[in-house]
Amino acid sequence: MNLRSIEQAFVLHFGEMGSRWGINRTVGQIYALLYLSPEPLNADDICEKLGFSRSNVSMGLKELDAWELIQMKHIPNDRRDYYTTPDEIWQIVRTLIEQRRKREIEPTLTMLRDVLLETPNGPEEEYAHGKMQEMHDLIDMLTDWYQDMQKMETERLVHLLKMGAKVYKLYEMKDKLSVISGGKKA
Amino acid sequence: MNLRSIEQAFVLHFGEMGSRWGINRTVGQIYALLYLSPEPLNADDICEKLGFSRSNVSMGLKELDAWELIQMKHIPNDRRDYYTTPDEIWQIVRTLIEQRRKREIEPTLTMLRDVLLETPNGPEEEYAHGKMQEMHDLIDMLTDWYQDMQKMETERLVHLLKMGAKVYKLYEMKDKLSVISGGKKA
DNA sequence: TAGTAATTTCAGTAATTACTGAAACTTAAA
DNA sequence: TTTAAGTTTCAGTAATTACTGAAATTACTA
Repeated sequence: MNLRSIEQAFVLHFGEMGSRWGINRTVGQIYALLYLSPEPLNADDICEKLGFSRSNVSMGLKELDAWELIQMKHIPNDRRDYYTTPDEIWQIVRTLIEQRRKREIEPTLTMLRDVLLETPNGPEEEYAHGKMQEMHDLIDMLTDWYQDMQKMETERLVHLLKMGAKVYKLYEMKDKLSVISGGKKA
Repeated sequence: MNLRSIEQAFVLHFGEMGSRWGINRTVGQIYALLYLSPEPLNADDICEKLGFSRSNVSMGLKELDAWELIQMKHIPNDRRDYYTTPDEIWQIVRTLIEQRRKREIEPTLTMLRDVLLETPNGPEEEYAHGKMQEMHDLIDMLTDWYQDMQKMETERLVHLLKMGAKVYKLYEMKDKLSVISGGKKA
């Protein structure tokens, strides 16, 4: 591995954490390398720096592309594909959460909808039905909330995040404000 | 597998999704089975219903225990250990998020802190240093926000979630309210 | 504290996933 | 077209992870 020590620690960590994050070592390391690289890298650069085979890097880039975590770039008079990570870090966070929602949550929501519709619901199945409905409704609510947040522009989102629990104070002020301004109560 | 069809679909789905969620098939199915069971089950019940070996079930229960996703119960005049999932579904969500934070995010935050402190920061390393600092600060902020939310009682949390992006409207009202009531501006 | 029911550990095996190198395919310039 | 650089696919192999059954350990009962 042909890297400065500061990069090496980061790249190796991403390789090791890969299995916990649902990606493999190659994919983790490639992502880390691209994240730290000031300019786009091509597949051969990556092979050389990380010591993986060309085909392994190709597969890794394909998977990162499926996750929408990298962007392909082209350099004039160079046929090779170059890759970078999006430079806006919030874009990365949004993509990551959206992809995990799609892969880890959406299939379960679909399964729950299907099972709740299609299976019998006699007294035998009542308990299971109730528990599945409860899980469905919870996921549905969290998904709705998430999608609402995802629509919000980053600056506002950061504002809210920085407020943390204090946002609830505002909620409590709402009724008072309604009284003062004559608006509807919640 | 010795289950009603409504349970079977759910249990098999949790087994299949396991790999995406960072657990194996056995663990996923055991969890699903316990979630749907109106009364606590012992290890032999689980073996029989899912068709896994006794030792596999033992390992699976151990892992679910490490995740704090199950509770051990005892039944009078029965030496065997019985297991359930927590009955409050929000407890499950809180545990799940907390465990993933600990396993998937905390180690990276620690690594970033260490690398930023310990590695040289000359002009050569400037770019990498900056990118790592950016990642560190983002994760730190999200973690702070999450911990603030985690402290909030469930009823309030649900309130905020149901408001979704509308909570930002309150934020915009804040200044107006301050003017009316003579409070400080943000 | 001996006997036994219940549970866990562990070594070996099965199954899955990751990785490589060679061959096939794609694309663009000559 | 032909040629060649660049990329992907794929079959075989390596490495990792999951699972089993037997043996060891634990913990309760008498």
